[in-house]
Amino acid sequence: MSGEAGRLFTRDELALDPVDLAHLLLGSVIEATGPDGTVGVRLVEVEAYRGEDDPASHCYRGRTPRNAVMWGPAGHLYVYFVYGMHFCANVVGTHEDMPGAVLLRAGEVVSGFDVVRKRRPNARGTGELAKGPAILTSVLRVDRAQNGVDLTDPASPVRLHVGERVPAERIRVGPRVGVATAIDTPWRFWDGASPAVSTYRRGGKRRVRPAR
DNA sequence: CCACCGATGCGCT
DNA sequence: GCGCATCGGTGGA
Repeated sequence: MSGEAGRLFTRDELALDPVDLAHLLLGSVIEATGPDGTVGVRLVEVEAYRGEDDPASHCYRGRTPRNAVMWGPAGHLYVYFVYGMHFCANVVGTHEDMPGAVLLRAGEVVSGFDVVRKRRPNARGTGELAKGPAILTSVLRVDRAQNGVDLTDPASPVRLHVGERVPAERIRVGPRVGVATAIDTPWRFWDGASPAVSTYRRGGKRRVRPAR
């Protein structure tokens, strides 16, 4: 990396509206250290979720024990559990009056390849891609234990580094994945040059019951 | 390549 | 109890 790239973000830099934070995070590098080693992932796909005016946000119905981290300081990690076996990770942005966060959807592994291969021996292709939010947390080995950690603290098990910004003209925009409400709010952003972007799935009710 | 669908636990109504 | 900010395996084109 060159120039400023490589240093950790400061809290002030991350205290943004989630849509702005989403743009900032594209190209940055999240790094996680576990007992078996350290893995770094360059973020290429993110989604913005903005607090109380966004029906798709976990904040929408107010503060609960689960989403409490999003009411805390910016630059912390909000981790939630979904679909029985998966975790997803978010970076917390602004929080006063309007909690918001950015879901980390996909990235490219940039360090710790050997660790990744051990963690995901069944990964398709080269195993270098973290193509999906729960795959990303699995590769980084982030789960409930890391909920609330400070990404701007060098002593944290999970940290967020400045990377090379994705040029604005390379950023693509689209609807968020798997979201049933606010389908028309195009708050998914990705690096149009990356092969690691996850595949789009529409949200909404699954078929209730087969006809019979 | 794409589409479908089961597994799975918990937060919220 | 319902429904999810999901994944991976299977089966068809």
